[in-house]
Amino acid sequence: MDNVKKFFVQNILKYYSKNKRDLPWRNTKDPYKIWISEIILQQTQVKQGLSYYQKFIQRFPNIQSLANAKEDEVLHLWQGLGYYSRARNLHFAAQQIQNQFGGVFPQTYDEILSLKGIGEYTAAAIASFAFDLPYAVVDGNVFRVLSRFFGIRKAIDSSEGKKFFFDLANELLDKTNPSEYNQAIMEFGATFCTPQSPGCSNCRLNNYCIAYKKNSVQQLPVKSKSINKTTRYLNYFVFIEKDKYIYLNKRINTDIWKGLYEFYLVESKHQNFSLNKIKEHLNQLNISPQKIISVPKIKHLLSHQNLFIKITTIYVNEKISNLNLQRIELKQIENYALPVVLQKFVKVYLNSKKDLDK
DNA sequence: AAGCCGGGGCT
DNA sequence: AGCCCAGGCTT
Repeated sequence: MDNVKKFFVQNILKYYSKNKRDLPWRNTKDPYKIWISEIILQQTQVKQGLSYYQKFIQRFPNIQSLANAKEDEVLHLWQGLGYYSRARNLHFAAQQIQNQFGGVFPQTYDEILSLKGIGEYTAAAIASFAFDLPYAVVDGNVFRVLSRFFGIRKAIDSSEGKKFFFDLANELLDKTNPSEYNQAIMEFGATFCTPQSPGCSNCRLNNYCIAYKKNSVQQLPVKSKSINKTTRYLNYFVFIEKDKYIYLNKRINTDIWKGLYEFYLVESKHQNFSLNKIKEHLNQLNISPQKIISVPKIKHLLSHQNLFIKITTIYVNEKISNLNLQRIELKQIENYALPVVLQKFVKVYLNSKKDLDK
């Protein structure tokens, strides 16, 4: 390794020794807890994931408790965190460990990688953090830090670019302490060499940082693809029967929010339903409403979809049995995992109910 | 290889 | 309004 690379490694380690945050998953070698933290932190910042980690570990302190749980409960704990396949895969993988590894968390890179929901990054993270194995992590932080310091303009979302960064990261990896070094480079990216407003002028590495010297920090890392956003119009019918029951649908198709619950949904092509359209639709369903109340149209933004959502509460006096919906008691709804946008609606609705009861 | 999958925070 | 985040799975 040349002197610039040695300089890089030494200063990354020095930065970490002086600036590391005290995070719960850093105070353990338990591969289960490290695994949970890594899944939660995929595409998720520490600030957003920390409370989920705490309650997840409290409810499921070990592999067995997670494997024995129902998927609905795992999703309920995950409610609001997004990318719900992570929760479904976590549950599935816990059962994989029970069935294929005798309930003991696997201790080799290839076995860890074989678990559902664990890719190259997470396998390297667990292998190095829990078992001190020499596998370099390559995540968004590593792409950013390496591309800037070494001035690499290869696209991080191309096959060639990924291989290049992967090889470089493994060359730089401190084999004497892969756990410390892997966490150091990610911490440096997460807290100092940040996407916006990095601390370049005070950076201990800036003498040899190519992006800093060429004034191209803002242009790195390079991404070639841009995401394509689609717009959808969702019309939700919240059926309330005699002020006591509410009707839910479980999303089972390959689409957003798979595994979560929602209300009766009619998707429209160009715009949300008008009141007349709603009445027309209820008529087709053979449902006679006692009262119809819509909330103002909601714009809900996902990373790749813009959702325009109209939620209409339909009060009825008779049981609805022709729509293949689950009929539950109103007060039980807090036990079901809902998308955030519907969870917020329920919270407002239940709060107004509480006010009425006073 | 490309497309898909959430929600929050920052600028 | 656009980009980012301790990425991985499906097609």
